[in-house]
Amino acid sequence: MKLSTRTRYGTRALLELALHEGEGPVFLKNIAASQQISLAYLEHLIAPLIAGGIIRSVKGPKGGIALAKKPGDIKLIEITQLLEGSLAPVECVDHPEVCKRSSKCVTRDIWSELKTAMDGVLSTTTLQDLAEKQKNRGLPESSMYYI
Amino acid sequence: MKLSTRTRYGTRALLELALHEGEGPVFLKNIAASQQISLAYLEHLIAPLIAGGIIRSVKGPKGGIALAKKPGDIKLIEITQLLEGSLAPVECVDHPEVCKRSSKCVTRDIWSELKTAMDGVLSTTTLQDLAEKQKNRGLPESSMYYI
DNA sequence: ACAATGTTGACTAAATAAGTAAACAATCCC
DNA sequence: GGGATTGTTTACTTATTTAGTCAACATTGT
Repeated sequence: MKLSTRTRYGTRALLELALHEGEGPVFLKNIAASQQISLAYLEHLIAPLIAGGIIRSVKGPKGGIALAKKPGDIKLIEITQLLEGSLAPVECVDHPEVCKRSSKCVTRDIWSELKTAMDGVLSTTTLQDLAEKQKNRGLPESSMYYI
Repeated sequence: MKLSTRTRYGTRALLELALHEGEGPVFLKNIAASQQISLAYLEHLIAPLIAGGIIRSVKGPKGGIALAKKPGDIKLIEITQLLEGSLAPVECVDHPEVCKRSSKCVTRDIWSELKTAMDGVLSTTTLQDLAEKQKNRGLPESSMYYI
């Protein structure tokens, strides 16, 4: 029941963008350095985020990526949906037809409740919430590369 | 973010025991048949449940397994803890020391909230809750082998 | 033109989960 | 006591997914 590194890294990368909101595109290289993610791996995470309309990218020198929406308009569940897919702990929660037991299965009800509980948390938190909390708490040292 | 089959199968097996509560030990063979689990695989799931004090076993003819406690005293979180381990979506939630960022990491807070939300669901539901719900809903056909 | 950047696809490696098979141990029943 | 029946444990295999790397490619500013 672990979250993939895709989601963890991707969320941190987006938080980094939120912290730099308004400063124009940020280099992937810098995000990778400040969040301690392999650049080659980070490159793979941005494609679905672009496709999902969460970030925009600029190629060439002075390029980089930036948030495509206001941080307050980006719910965390959008991120997990794009990088992780549904949070359903079992397939039958989203697709009852994969198991003939679904209609009478009470364990399925519980797994469904788990999903609902998680969705609740991630639907009520935005990137802005995270960014503000981070600013109050003090930026991690590694995020200060831009000084 | 999927639940292992260990947990899914194990929970169904225990539900089966709860449905047969008071009838003495149930054959693994019958549990496997009624819940459509490979017997050889089911055998692997019972060891941790015995060690965890949730079920007891009887060897030899007329043997089988049965709940070691009343269904109402077995919370689902005990089962997931034994078969799945902690529901922490990331390692650092349970063990902050694995990452130096932990103290200032706001994404960690969110993953921690996810765990709390899940734990809440599984701490407030017992095997008896499941069994009663199942009885009201009608037993799945496959559970009627004992007729 | 060239250097700096993001984009994409192919590939490898590692870890974990899932499942199978077989030897073993205990117990009941006759 | 012997044999059938059942749970217990160990070892092994296979499949799947995740994580990560590498290299070619495309775009753009200077």
